[in-house]
Amino acid sequence: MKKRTYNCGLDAAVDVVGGKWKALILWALHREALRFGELKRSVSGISEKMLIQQLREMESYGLVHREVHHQVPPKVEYSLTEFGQSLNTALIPLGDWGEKHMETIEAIPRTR
Amino acid sequence: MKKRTYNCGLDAAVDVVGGKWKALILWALHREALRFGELKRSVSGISEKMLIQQLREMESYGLVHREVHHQVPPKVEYSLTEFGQSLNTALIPLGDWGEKHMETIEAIPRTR
DNA sequence: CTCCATGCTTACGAAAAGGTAGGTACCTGA
DNA sequence: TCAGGTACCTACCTTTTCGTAAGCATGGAG
Repeated sequence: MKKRTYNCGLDAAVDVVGGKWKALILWALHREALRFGELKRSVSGISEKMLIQQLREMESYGLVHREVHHQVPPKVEYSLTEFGQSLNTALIPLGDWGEKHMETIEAIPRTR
Repeated sequence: MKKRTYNCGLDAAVDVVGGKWKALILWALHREALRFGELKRSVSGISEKMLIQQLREMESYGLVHREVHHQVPPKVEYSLTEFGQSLNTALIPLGDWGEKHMETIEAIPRTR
């Protein structure tokens, strides 16, 4: 999110969903609302810091809805807004592509 | 490209197309092969360093084909492989989404 | 002999992203 | 009184990414 104007839709979309985690979080919320801890377990490898940071951003973008249940211990549920769902839908073909070519992708020699 | 195994296709795809530029370069090559200079003009804002760096990576991933015409001044054409085209196709819905919600996206208040 | 266009390459450093580890607050139940 | 579970927050540091600016090689045109 560094620019204000875009040349094409892909540009804008990449800006929204960019980074290492947002797409995966979106994906995890595809089926159902999840609470923080569930989400953390669902998006394997993510740290708490990253998870919250990304959730906050996505909330501010209007992709994710955050619902606090005032209980003890606390319960906070995250779910997709319609906007978030529409983005998720747009990501499906990409996910399918990744799945289809998984082996090829894993076989790519990495320098980094 | 930091991991070797993925939990879902989206994970893998994001790894391949991740970063600020790859999707845009792919997109630019959608219609026709372009030479270095054309590509640079086509992907607005990109520096030569980034463009080459990304092209080299994408070439090594098998997404892009590089063809040198031995002339003076030099002419190098870049085009999509079938693999690259398939990825591009998978990106179309995302591009459409971005286009459709462009105004919303641009209206998001940015902290960074 | 110098300039030009093209397609790179390199060095340097700033900025952003990401990871680690620790701490906080709340009420509950033992 | 005290540990436990949940959802955070914060400081600090490392890694990765990105941008700027400069330079190089080629052969033809002038």
